[in-house]
Amino acid sequence: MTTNGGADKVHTEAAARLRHLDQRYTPGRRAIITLLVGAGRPVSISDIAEALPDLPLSSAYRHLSDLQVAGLVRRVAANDEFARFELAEDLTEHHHHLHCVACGDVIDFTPSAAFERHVARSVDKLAETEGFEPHSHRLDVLGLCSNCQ
Amino acid sequence: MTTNGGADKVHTEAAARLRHLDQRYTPGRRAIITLLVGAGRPVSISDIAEALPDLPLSSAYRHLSDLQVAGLVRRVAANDEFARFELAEDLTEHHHHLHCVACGDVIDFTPSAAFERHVARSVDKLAETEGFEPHSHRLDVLGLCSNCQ
DNA sequence: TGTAATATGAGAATGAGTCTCAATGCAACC
DNA sequence: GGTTGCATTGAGACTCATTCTCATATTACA
Repeated sequence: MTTNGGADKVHTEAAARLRHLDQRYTPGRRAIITLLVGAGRPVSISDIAEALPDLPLSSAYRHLSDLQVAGLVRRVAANDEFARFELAEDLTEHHHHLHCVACGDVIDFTPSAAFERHVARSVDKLAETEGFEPHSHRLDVLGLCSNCQ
Repeated sequence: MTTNGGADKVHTEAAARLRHLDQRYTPGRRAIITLLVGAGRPVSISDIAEALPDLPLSSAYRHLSDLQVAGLVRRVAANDEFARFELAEDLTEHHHHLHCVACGDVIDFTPSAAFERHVARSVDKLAETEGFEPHSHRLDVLGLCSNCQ
């Protein structure tokens, strides 16, 4: 029974994708994946440092880079200067981000299927008129989170 | 007669907004605004350095910061590590960005009014269910530009 | 257990971006 | 046209998130 919201499947997938690159799913890498699964929002390096104080920064950066190469993690560009990271979209559900312009926090939100269909159709049409080959899209909403209002 | 695509109006507005902050519309600042008006896409610092080789980097950064404070320029977060800058949206038309995942270039595109209305309405609704107060939104399409396909 | 590979930690190095400060430019007023 | 008070500028030092290096540790597997 899945009592952990699908985390087992993510770990299995992580191990498989790393193995495919002759890499190992080590405790440090697992700790980061576990953190990302539990966060439900993009996490910054300082979030990671706080949650995993025994993980050296150089290791955290390297793990994130390795996990990104393996297609497990995605780098999220926020409006502040700090990189944030989340699980790759094929390990979660399609979602977008609310960015608080005051505190910099990033919150996930999942739009309705109808809305997504509409957006996807429009994106395809628009991009093609520009000679652009769209792979994916992201919608960021900027504003104030409930804490900062 | 406007033979320069509204650049005069932008310069007038720039001078006015800076004067409002007791600042001057100096040649260095004007050169950056002129570049942004002509680019039609977000420009990086290296774009600026290349186009304005006599402008010191420290001045370019300071000008961009000042122009941002004056509400004339907006910082654009791309997927690479480099900041890019474009004219504030009230000096241009509402638009979104195509990001080439191969070369990193960012291209402006303007969606249809109907599409924008739909997006704006959905964003308001979605954000409110999260207790989030939306101010603006941005839609980025990731893929391959015509050069990189 | 030996061996060859990958993984890790600590700290040095890198580099985009910011800050400092002395010198310069500009505008208004005498 | 001199002077006074600001804003502006350039050069380089500085910061700090991120990357790199390298010596050591761990793992997989014969």
